[in-house]
Amino acid sequence: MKFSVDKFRHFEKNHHKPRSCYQNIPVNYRIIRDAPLSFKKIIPMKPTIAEKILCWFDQHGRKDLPWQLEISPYRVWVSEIMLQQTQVTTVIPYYHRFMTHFPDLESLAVAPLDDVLLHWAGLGYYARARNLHKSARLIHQLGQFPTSLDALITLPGIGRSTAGAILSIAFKQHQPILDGNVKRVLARYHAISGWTGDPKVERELWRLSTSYTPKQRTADYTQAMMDLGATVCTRSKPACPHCPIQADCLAHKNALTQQLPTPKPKQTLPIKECILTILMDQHQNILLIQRPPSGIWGGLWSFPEFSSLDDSLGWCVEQQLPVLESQILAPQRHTFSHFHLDYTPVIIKINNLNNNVMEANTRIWYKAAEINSLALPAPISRLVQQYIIENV
DNA sequence: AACTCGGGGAC
DNA sequence: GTCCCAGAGTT
Repeated sequence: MKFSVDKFRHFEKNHHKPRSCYQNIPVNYRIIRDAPLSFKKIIPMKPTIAEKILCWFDQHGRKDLPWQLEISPYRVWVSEIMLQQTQVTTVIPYYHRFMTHFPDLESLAVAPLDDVLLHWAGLGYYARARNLHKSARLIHQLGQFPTSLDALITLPGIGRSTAGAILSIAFKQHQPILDGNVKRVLARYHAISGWTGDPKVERELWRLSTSYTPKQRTADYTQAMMDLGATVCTRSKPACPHCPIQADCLAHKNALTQQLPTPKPKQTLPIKECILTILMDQHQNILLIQRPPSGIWGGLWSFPEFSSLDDSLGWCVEQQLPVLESQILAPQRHTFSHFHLDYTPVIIKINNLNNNVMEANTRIWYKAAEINSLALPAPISRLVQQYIIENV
């Protein structure tokens, strides 16, 4: 393969060279600085947890994820928000699209919220997008990205762990994190039982994370811990033989990796039912309503929702929309973190005699073929694909 | 301390 | 189907 100058520059710029775990000193050795001169030599020493993990990261960690390439506070911040409760492989395409559309802080700050939500649609937890947008305007107003823990935590959407990640990765500060990965690694390493969301367990894990976070190479350590949890110390079937701290891991030693961390105490989810009304007029326009800014699918566009078919037909009568025909479709289930939603889609074809009725800015008749340019929840987007696009 | 926020990957 | 993920905000 021809190795062009440009490719070489790209390689040189982006490829992280493996680094020694301890600067210029070989692994597993350290200088005793206060020793008498005659003894002031390199002596063998047991490597710390951080050193072992950094060594592993240098050899096996992922160092070319999109947000690891051109590191800036803005890019790290956006990635950390997207990665909250969302896996890396899910985030990557969204991150690329988002960065193309909002390449820097200012472009995000001046953008309308609807535009931000549109590029977030499908990723879930939409409060993250609203908070991201709100924070972008706050930071833009400040004139510079906050660089202290307290200032960052003040911003909506940034908690202690995300603040720690931003400060350590983007600003090279000595700050710990405690995300799901770090919780799992530490809970196993120390064989700590109890749900890691329990405040009591969480306090202990913060204490441990703080004590292990090194002052040198904090950014790499932060990435390393998350990567270790995501690729080796996984929830199911952890790859213990590849783990750099397996030797002292209490869970591994006691065959407890499968029981730890303790799963969240489960509750049986309540079931809610509704009718989702796909209202189509004679010009094949579809009625969409914008949901309230907070709550389920906050700010996104959806179909009118009713508790029964009678209610939805009755509503059409109220709105003076003569029903031509209605077709009940197969019910589907969407599961949220705290309840099941069993929804029955119904296509109601109506004769829209009066377009002026629908001019409130939370209601809109949209051309069927163009609905996808709105911010839709995933189940709604799915219905559009299933029942609308093919009919037009 | 308990609830509220999604969507999808892994199993 | 279930569990849970680079968590944070609200009450």
